Amino acid sequence: MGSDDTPAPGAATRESATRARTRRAILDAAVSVLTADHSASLGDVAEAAGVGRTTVHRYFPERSDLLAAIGTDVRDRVAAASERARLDEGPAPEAMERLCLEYFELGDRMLLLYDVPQFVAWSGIEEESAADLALLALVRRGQQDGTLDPEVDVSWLQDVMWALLYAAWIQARDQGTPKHTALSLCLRTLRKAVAP
Amino acid sequence: MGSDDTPAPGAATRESATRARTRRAILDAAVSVLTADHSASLGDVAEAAGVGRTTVHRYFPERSDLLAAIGTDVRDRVAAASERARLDEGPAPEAMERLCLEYFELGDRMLLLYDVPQFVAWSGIEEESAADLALLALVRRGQQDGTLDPEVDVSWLQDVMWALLYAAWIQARDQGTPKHTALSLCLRTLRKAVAP
DNA sequence: CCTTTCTGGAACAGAGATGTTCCATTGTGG
DNA sequence: CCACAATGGAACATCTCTGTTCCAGAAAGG
Repeated sequence: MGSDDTPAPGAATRESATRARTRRAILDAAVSVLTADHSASLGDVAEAAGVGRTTVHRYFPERSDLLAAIGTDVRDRVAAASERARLDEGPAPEAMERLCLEYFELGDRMLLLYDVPQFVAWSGIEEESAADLALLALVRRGQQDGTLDPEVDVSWLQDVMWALLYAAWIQARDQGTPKHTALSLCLRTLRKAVAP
Repeated sequence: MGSDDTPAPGAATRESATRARTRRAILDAAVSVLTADHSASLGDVAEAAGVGRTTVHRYFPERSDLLAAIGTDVRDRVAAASERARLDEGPAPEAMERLCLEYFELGDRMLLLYDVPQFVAWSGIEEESAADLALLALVRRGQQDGTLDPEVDVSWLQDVMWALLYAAWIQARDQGTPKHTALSLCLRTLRKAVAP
């Protein structure tokens, strides 16, 4: 590593395949380590990723850079999940279930984002993402056509969905419930909870 | 403070009124500070409690002692709340709502216990507390007399209750919803979610 | 095969938290 | 009022994490 780490100082340089792989390994390891302990050290992350602590610093100069990268990563995955769910198609409750299914796959990452507010702060995730807006529109649509409970606030319905997903993850993690079972419990309960 | 801090070395000595007050101030401050930032320093706790850092150390020699004390404190409050709810009286769904009402009052403390697993580990809270068992019995009773959904697992129903409480706290904290409103949303949703 | 890229380890300085000791001061209670 | 309990602050050693630099060796890639 004789000289310069950032090959093209000012431009958006494409990463080599090797670097991309290492980068992803660090990111994934960070998610799983930080999920277990929010204040884990960068040394722990490096060890879990199977790389040297120096290498972690090479990719993410400061701790906050790593956290921000995790935040951005999750943001992208959420956006992709939201699109795959095609929230504007079909009956609202079913669209909501499709969304749950997609979000459920994100697993650990969402838990992390939820209770470490710094990820959001560092990575420039704004209050209202496209995914949030799409869900908001979905709920409004469902309330208007009478398929969703019209008496509760939109943000509450949204919180309930997150809470039930959270419960399903916990159920799978702590009780050893198979993931598909936990998910189906989640969907069943959500269906009743959001019904008019 | 010339000499000895633990007046009677081996016995269960009753604390003086002064010490009891200081102890509680530190404990309460610790809860509110750690809620905001799980890795806050003991200096922060001391400042919030309005005492010197030395004093904190006098009451809780090591950091883990403080965390354990918080855990024990919450455990006691949960037990008291569970008893006040009189889970063995009246219809199961209403008993469950009484419990929610009691738990909701515990607020911050529960959130803390939920996502800082060390509290549980340090303070000797066992897996199955009396409160857990009482809730378990309540759910069984409700399922047998047909007032609670019999198709879902007991532990799931339990998780759902916690999840909705969590959602209500978040709603109050982040959305600025008045507490009583958040609670009534929580109860309304729970009622539908646990219905057969 | 040989050059460039990439990596791991060691060694270092600085910051912050922890836990300890000692002492002067305040206050509480008898 | 006076003895003793209780406190706050300063000073200290220690520890861990962080972020940095430098270099030798492994791995890619032409």
